[in-house]
Parts: sequence; structure tokens; C-alpha cells
Amino acid sequence: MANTIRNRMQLHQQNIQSVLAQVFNHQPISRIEISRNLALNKSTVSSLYNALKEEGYVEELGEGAASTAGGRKPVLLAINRRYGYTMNFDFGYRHIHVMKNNLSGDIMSYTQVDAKGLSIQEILPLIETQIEKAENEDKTKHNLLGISFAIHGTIDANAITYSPFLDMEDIDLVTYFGEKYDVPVLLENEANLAAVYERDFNDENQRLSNAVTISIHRGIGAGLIINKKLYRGAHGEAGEIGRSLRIGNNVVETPHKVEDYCSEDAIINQISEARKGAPLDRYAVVKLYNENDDIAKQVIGTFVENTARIIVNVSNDYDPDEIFLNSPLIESLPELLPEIREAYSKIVPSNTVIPMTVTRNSHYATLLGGCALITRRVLNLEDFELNFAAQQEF
Amino acid sequence: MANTIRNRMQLHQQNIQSVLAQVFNHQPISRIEISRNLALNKSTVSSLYNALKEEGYVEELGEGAASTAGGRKPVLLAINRRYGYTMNFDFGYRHIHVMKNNLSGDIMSYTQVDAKGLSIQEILPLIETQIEKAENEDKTKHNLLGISFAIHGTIDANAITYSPFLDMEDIDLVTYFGEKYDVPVLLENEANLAAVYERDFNDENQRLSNAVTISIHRGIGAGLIINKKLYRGAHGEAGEIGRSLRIGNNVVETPHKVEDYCSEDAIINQISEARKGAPLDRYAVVKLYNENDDIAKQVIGTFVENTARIIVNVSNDYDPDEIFLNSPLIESLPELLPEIREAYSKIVPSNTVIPMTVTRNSHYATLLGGCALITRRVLNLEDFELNFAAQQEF
DNA sequence: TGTGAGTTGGTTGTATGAACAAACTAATTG
DNA sequence: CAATTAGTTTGTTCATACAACCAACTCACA
Repeated sequence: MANTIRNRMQLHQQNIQSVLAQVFNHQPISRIEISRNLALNKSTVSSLYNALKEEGYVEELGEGAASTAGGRKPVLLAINRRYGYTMNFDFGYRHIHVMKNNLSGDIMSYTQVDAKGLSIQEILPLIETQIEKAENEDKTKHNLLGISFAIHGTIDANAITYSPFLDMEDIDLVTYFGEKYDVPVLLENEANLAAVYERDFNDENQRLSNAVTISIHRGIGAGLIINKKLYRGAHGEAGEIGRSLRIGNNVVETPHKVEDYCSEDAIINQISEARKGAPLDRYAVVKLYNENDDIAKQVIGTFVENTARIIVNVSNDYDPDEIFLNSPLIESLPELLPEIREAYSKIVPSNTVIPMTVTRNSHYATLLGGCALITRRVLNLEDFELNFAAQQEF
Repeated sequence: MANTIRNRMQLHQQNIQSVLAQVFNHQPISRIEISRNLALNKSTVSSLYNALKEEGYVEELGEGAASTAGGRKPVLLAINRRYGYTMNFDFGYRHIHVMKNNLSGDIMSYTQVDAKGLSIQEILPLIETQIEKAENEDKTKHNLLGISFAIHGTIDANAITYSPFLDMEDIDLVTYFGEKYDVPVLLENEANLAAVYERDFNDENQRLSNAVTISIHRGIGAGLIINKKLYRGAHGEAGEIGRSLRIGNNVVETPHKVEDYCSEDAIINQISEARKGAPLDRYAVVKLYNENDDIAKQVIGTFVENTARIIVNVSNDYDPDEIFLNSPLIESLPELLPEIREAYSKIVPSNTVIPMTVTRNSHYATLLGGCALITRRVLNLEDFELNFAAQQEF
């Protein structure tokens, strides 16, 4: 029991956080409902809520409907949407994706900034412009509260350890922006953020204890939710399933990796090479496939088969409740999912096929995953289950 | 925050457990030392300790040495070794392994019972004989407190879901022995228990947060420690790495699994077939290898190479602090470990090779892992870090 | 449409009890 | 002896529980 509380002060602090988490997860909610959910006396909840109100995190929204049996109307409590906001970025291949979110995770704005071929030195001012633009059109009390960056690489101890697609040139984003804006800055791998997104934004009833997102972009990586928590590994490299090697009797010097066969880059290159034509991109590949081009059909057929096997392997490795596929290619060719499902059930002839879902709009996923993590930091609710899904419509 | 405490009663209960865990982990220990470790007032610790003493879990061992600066001698506290004991079993291929442990995890007795080819119906009375024998020669107050079984198969919700090597014939061990002896009965997969063993018995300084044991027996399975806790997966099937499929361009109908190449059974069969001789067992294979038999050398050479790749894949999948190899074959041929290390570093040319260790006496490992889990249950310390390693010598 | 019994939400003041703190005893070193 | 440390006793503290209250609603009945 590492993270354990022992005395009344710590108990009090934790109970305040529990009340805040209740407000977050069930807003708009009344004091009496919190009292019931937490099994705390209603007077205790009132006292704890008042402490939160003094800090400005919460606000009263007005009165709700009374019970049909009569009785006083409840006062509805919610996260103070005018407290401040977070800025969340994703360094994509072509674009920087930018999202501004309030403390409830609602999307305040979303933009893409063209960044293809730019160096990090050229990208930094673009980010600053976005942050300052967001600040100018804002009316919250505390303005910017935190920043997150989705990184296509590996992170350890909130620092980039490997960045294959963008040379960071010794730029430390955390220090740079942390000192410039005096807010917490969080870096996280994009597959991990996609996993956090599925847990926090896409799982309304919070059923998922264990989930894996398989991210098929230029490489292949998995984001792991284990016991409701993001599992990063000892060095932030857990879920690097694209680097998996083949086992077999013909031992070769440089063994084949999964991503040599099954990443989006690998697929595009295979088609490109077989056609002996100019370099392709994803849109061209999708077009060829839709035009029933033989080569595209054949290569993507193998991709479907291999993806099914990757899912089998992920099942065996992690035994999750659900698997999410984060692949722009499959998103563009939705007919592939049933094919993957069929290939899967041919390999594992069981009556219970593991649930698998294709993540829609994967850029939102990583941005919202970053939002979920940095919001926890800002609210001092880092070890709490926060449900961003349930309160999106409200 | 699922497992969270909210009121003073729960806080009190948790603090009692924390004191018990301190006594367990640091016995013999004084009250004042517990007070310092837990940052609880010494009067509080005294009061909590008295509650535990009344229940009989702990006892005073006598006085320790006074500080060199003078002062009263401390009274040394420890787990009451005369409170009771646990019985822990492992259904091996040839033998049932039986261990009796006191509440501190000390080995009171160990035996193997011949069980090759016996049905579960024939095995049950053998187990009962062992339990009754242990009871007859015992002088503790409460006698048998719990039973654990290491299963070569998968377990979900404390029930066997898959048992490839022993037909369970609808026998429910938990009900059968639970009702017969009125104690908790725990079933767990043997690779998982080996992982628990490494965490609790073999990690004196409790450095390991994430560890994987790779169990290479008749099949291949992994036991996973993630964030200091055993990770079992949604259905108890996490770490079934032996079932992993090959990814590649030549898609075949029935894809190859890792354990088709790399399990002990696979190695023995390959050598056996290549020699066109009688069926072999592990001892014969070890003998051939030591006699420099060409076929054995070649097959085991490939095994070394594939094991290195499995370790690479496990690293990529789980990114643990350390990997443990639980393989009687490697245990019998210790010269293989440096070869595996070398093959590994050829594939991953990094200055930091992941620590890998061969578990000695793997039968003890699973039995002690079972002991660790059932002891937690008995002491009501299920979510606490217990360190069986540190206090083995005392 | 007016009234009051019943119900529910929320506040206030008091009681509880687990941890804390201080002052004690006990036993040691030098 | 003084200084120091271990542990106990006694009384204090304060976060939560509890009980009584107020506020405000529904609904049945007149």
C-alpha cells in the first residue's frame, strides 16, 4: 500500500477530492446524491463541497426537479466552466492538431496548423501563436491551466526518449512551455493517449478495466489500460508491439518485425513498389482499393489477415476487455473491419469474439486523451477515475 | 479510486493492517520503529498493536539491543508462528508437490508425491493424506488456515477454465476442500505464481514494480507483475505468449504458434524425431547435449535464438524491470543463459541489456507463490506489499 | 385553489472516537 | 547522576456521524 492515507488530514483531503470527482463525473449533481454515492453523511458532503467552492473549482447551476414524492428541489452542482482551460496538441505528420478544452473536457476549439516538413524550431512559434490566440478570446478566471502534447515516439519521466519522425534538437518542451506560461506541461505517447481517450471519453459506464488500443500509423504501437490505469512500462516502452520479432526454425540474422509487414507505411510501400510507380500516400491507396486494383486488393488482403493475427496476439498478451483499432487506413476503408473480424474468428473459433472497435476521428482521440491527463493534474485528481464521456451532452 | 477509505472506522482498520504488514515485513521490529515507518504516533501504534495481539496474529519475542546513546531497550514484535499454517500444492506432470508453511512463509515441510498418470479422482485422497499428516504433527493454535493449488492451465474467478494436462472431471477443488476443511482455497496459474514468488520472495529491497516470468514447460506462458500487482487479464488469460502467431507475407491456413517451436515439449519432440529414435525426456536431452550430440546441439541452438527473441518480444510488450526464466531445461543447462544473453544483445544492440535471471528450483517458486497469496488472504492483507524475502533468514 | 400531511434537500449544533500530544514510567548508556 | 530511548497513560483535537432542524416541494382532499 504505497499511496495510502493514515491520518485525518489526509482523509479529509481525499474526501474533498472524492467530492470533486463526483461533481465531475455526474454533473449536474446534488449534494444528497454525492452523499449517497460516497456513503458520507450529507452534512459532511456539504462541508467538503464548501471548501471546493471557496477555491472556485465548482459552482451551483440552479435547481433541479424535485422528487415525484415531493420534497425540496435539489441544488445542482457542476465544475466551474469559467475557471480556466487546457491546451492540447498533437504533432501529426502533416499537421499540428490543436484543441482548447474547458475543465470538463468540453471542446472549446479545434484547429489544424500545417506543419509538413517543418523543423521543431519552426513549429514552436506556431504553437505559441495558437496559445496566445486562445488566450485572447477567453473569458475564464485563471486562463491557461495546463498543456499536453501527443508525441509519436516514446516518453519516460515526462521527457521524450525516442522521436523517429521529428528531430527534437534538444528542445525540452516541458521546460520551454512550463516556464513560458507557468503551467504544468505533459508529454505522452499518442497510442497511450488514445487508450486514455477510450477509457475516459468512450466508456460511459466505466465497464472497461483492461483495454488495448492498437495504433497503426507509420509504425505500430499499443496503448495499454490495465486495472483502469494507463500502463507505461518501466521505461515508457510497454506496448511497442510493432517491434515484435518472428519466432521460427529458420533463424535469420536480422529478424523480421511486425511493423515491417503491417504498418501503414509498409502497406503503402508494398503497393507502391509492386506497381513500380511513383510514391503513393494513403489517399491514393484507398482510391486504388476502391477501384479494385489487383495489387492494392492483394496487399490489403494480407494486411487484414495480419491485423487479425496481431489482434489474436494482443488478446493472448494482455487479455483485455476490448480492443480498439486506431488506424486511419481502416477508418478510410470501414469494410475492412468485418473482414478482420472474420479472419480473427477463423483463427480463434470461439463463441466469444473479443470486442473490437475502430476509433473514429483518431486525432480527436489523442487530443482528448491528453486533455484527460492534464485536466486530472490541474484538478489534483490524478489517481481518480474521471468519466468525461457521461457528461459530454450536458 | 475504487478501493478507497472514507471514514475513521475504515481508516482505523487500514492502520491496523498497516501495522500488521510492518510486523510481517520487518520482523523482529519494535513499536517505535513502526511508528517512524508509518508516520503514526507511538501511542497510536501501541494501541493498534494491542488489537492485533488480542487476535493472536502477533507476539513479543523479547528485548532488542538498546541504542548506543542509552535508553530503554525496545520490545521485539513478530508474526505469531504458532498461530497456524497453510498447505500449498503444485500439480506437476510427474509429481504432486506439497509444502507446509507457517504464517511468515517459512517452509515447515516439503514432499513430492508420485502422481504420474493418475486421474484427479485418484489424486484427491493423496492430497487429503498430506493435509492430515501435516495436521497430526502440528502444534499451532488454529491449525490449517488456507490451501493453495498451482494449476498448469488458466484460472478465472478462482475456477479452472482450461486444464490441458489433467482432466478435472468436474471436480471443483475450491468447494471440495473449502467445505472439507473450512478454510479459504485458492487456485492460480503456475506462471502467475512464479511471478508472485519473484515479487515477494526474491526481491528483498522491493525494487521491482514490473516483472515478467517466462515459464517454459510443456507449454509457454508468462506471469505478469504490473505496478507491483499480479495482472491476470480480463479472463485470467493475460501472458499466454505461447499462443502468439507469426506475422508475415505468406499467410497460411493454420498459423504457427510460438510454443510449436519453443516449448520444452517441442524441443524434445524435434530431437526425438530427428534421431528417429524412441521418445525422449528432458534428462535424455540434457545428456545428449552434454555429450555434444549434433542434433541436440543444433535444436537447442535454435531454442536459444528463439528464446532470445521471445525475451525481446516480452520486453517490447511489457517493458518490465526484469525478466525471469522459469525453465527446467535451462536450469539443467545453465550455460545456455549467457548464450541467450548474447543472442539478445545481437538483436537489441543497446548498452542496457534487460536483467534476466533463471529461477532456481522452479517447483519451490510456484509453491511459495501460492503461499504468498493464501497467506495474504489469511492475514487479511490482500492489497499490501508483503516481503517474504527479507525475513527468511531470521 | 387552498390546506396540510408527507417527503426530500440542505444546514446547524452536538457527539463520537481515532489519532495526536504531552507528560509520565521504565530502562538503558556513559 | 544526566541524557537518552521505549513504551504507557491521560487528556486534547478535529473530521465525520448523527439528530434535529429549516426549506421547499408533491399530492390528496376538501
